[in-house]
Amino acid sequence: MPELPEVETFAANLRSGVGDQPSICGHTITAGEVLWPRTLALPEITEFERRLPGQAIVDIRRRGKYLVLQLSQDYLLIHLRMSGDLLLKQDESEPDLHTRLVISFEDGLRLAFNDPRKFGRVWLVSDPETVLAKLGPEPLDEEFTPQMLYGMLHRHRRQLKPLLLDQSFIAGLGNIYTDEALHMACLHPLVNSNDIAHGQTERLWVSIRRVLQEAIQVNGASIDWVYRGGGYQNNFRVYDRAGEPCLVCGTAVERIVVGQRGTHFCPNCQPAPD
DNA sequence: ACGAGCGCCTGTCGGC
DNA sequence: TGCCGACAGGCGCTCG
Repeated sequence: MPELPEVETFAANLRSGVGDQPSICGHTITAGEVLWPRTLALPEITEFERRLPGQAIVDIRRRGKYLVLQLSQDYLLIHLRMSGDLLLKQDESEPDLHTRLVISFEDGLRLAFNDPRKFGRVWLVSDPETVLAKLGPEPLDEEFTPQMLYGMLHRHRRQLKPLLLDQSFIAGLGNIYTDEALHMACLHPLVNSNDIAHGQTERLWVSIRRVLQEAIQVNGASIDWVYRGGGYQNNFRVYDRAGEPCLVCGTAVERIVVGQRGTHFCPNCQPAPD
């Protein structure tokens, strides 16, 4: 579920607080508890539980789909993958069935990492680049320009959809926002990256950024039971709309499988490559 | 350098 | 009602 806009929302809420939920910045960790061992990617559980206590949360950022918690000494990185969720608890409630890892703070506050499918991962590292180095550029950064995207696209010969999903190409796009951006840019998901002209690159660049910025404005997209509080599902142009009319031209939205991922597009607005 | 296929996991939904 | 397969926001691995 969580792609760039949803992770950005988690980061903002933990950094600044939301509603009656306080910021966790400045709070000191008293314990880290791992309930599902595979959730912890690095380091070993014993070292994790030894190194965490005493460290304060200094800052919270996002890089791609990773949450980056800067601590006094180390960095705590969290990737929610398909079904991860973060809950800040102020009471003494028991961890629920899907709680995989819990961080406790000095004032009784606890941060619970819930993850039904157990795909999510947590790292405690001294240098975040050991985990993040492989990521491509941030699509919303100023340094990410249409000229840069053109060069990137032409350095590969790959289908657009799997290429945009590749986190070492661009960081943060997932299945929803890739389909949405391709539709907005009028580009078929199977078009070859090498065949994208300058004008099409400009459209794709604008579309990626617009889709992400508009989703961040409404706290991301809520689908099924996994992520709540977002509003972008009301703006879906093609994602999860197979058989329904394209909002631009009325043609039925199609669903195909590309790289083992469900892929939604308008066959009229996004003409197939030769 | 690609794409395809699979593994990791649990929950939900539609069809029969 | 119950069972069974398809499918789900991600990503790392192997194999041609």
